[in-house]
Amino acid sequence: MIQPQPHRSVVEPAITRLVALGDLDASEIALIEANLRVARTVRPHNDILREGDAIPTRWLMLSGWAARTRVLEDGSRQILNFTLPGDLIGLCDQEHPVAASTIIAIGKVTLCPAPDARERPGLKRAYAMSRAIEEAHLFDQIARLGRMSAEERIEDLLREICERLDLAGLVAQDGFDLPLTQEMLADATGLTPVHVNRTVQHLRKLGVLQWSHGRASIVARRSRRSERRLTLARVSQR
Amino acid sequence: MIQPQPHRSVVEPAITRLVALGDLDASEIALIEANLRVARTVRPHNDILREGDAIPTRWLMLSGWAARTRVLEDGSRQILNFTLPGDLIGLCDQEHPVAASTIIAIGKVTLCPAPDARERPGLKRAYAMSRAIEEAHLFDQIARLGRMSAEERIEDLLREICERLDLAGLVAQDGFDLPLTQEMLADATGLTPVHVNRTVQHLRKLGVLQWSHGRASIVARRSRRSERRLTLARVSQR
DNA sequence: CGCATTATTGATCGTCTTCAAGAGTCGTGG
DNA sequence: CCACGACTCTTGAAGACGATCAATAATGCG
Repeated sequence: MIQPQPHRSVVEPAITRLVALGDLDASEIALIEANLRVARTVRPHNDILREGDAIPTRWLMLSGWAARTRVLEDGSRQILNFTLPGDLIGLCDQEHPVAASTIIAIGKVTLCPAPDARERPGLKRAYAMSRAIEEAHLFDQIARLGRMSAEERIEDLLREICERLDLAGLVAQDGFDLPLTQEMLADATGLTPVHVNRTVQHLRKLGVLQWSHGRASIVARRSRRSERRLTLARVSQR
Repeated sequence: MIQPQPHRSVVEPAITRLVALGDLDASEIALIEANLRVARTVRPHNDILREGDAIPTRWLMLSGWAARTRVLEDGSRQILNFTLPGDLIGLCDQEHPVAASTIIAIGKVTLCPAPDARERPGLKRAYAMSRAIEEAHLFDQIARLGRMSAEERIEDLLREICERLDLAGLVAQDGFDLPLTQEMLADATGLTPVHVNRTVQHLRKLGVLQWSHGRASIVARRSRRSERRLTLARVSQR
């Protein structure tokens, strides 16, 4: 018997995510697949986008991780959010969009141009959902930094990341790739690397978190201060 | 001699702001003025929008302040941002938008429907700029909570508010209305009311901040950790 | 005027930072 | 294959910033 096959032998995380968000039709998927061939790669630690730059193209993240960061005058750094496969970069409705923050590649990143969504209802839905989800995650990040303890911040952020990777089909039985250093996790959670280290160790001892060699998993349990309902459900009807 | 008059004898802050953002033409201003007549008012402490609700209408804030809040499971509260006169509520490109957070009126608030921007280039520009500015302020809020001290958070937030009110023409020589309690300021800065009290007193002693009876002013000076360039300049060309 | 809310003050405690040093890991080149 | 250097992780000790608890003073509203 021939098993039904997915639309591609190699599953593309970005396509998985956008299909989930916008219920793309075959022609829309084909548009993305066409763009895969003109993918661009960014080397580790290089800027994908610089604050103040004009944004001529909208990009679709294909692989790798990136971090939207802000550097304060004294050199301290805050990671505003992470950009993961299937995420869009540069969505906005200004005529001459300007990047409001710098996005840096963590490890090697590949991107392709995001297809034009005009006259493409599925893509339009997917982009709108993507933007709404990103905004919801900014809210989550604010609540994390403002009202959670170190332990809660780290656990909550990792759960959010896991949920997002899952949307792109990037979470397996044994967990997911987590290519962060503890220092980056500190920059994202507003903590010091030293305290992140101690807190991560504690979460490991609690059995909540496994994380070694860039691979992590986190057990299903609800944190005390956040319900962590699926974000996708939070920003759409039903 | 007859002096040139502003377009209305009573200057409407919301119109001032949108004109500044989008360079509206007379017909677009007229559209807003028409909507002023169907303004709705929300009483203090009532919800303008509830998380999870469908958003049938886009609103334009005319007067008063509102706070976008998230309440965590243990009852602690985080104010994500403030909504001020001239701000838009419900901008997004989803077909069936859902509120990602609750917005509560601080004091009495008046709103009117935001005119449809289709075929209205000025309004389109203004709405796009408004959204970009709001996003930039979310980034600012994250950096504040993640990387600034109590003193810096309060000073930086108040400067941001002052800058925003100024765009709507709501800052006078002697300062601006600041209808917040110290508790709300605590919920916005991720601090406790007690510590906000002490920090505000300190800022007063430093001569940085005047604030009494709901009226405040803050002296021009750059905070150590943030440059606080005008946000409007940050999200647009030149 | 009376009550509820808000602001203020003091004392103590805990979380997280800071500083500093050492161990582990990884990639690179001899 | 091993040695080296650069990160990254880990650990300890001390200190600071802000939280917490509790009580009192002001405000402001009805």
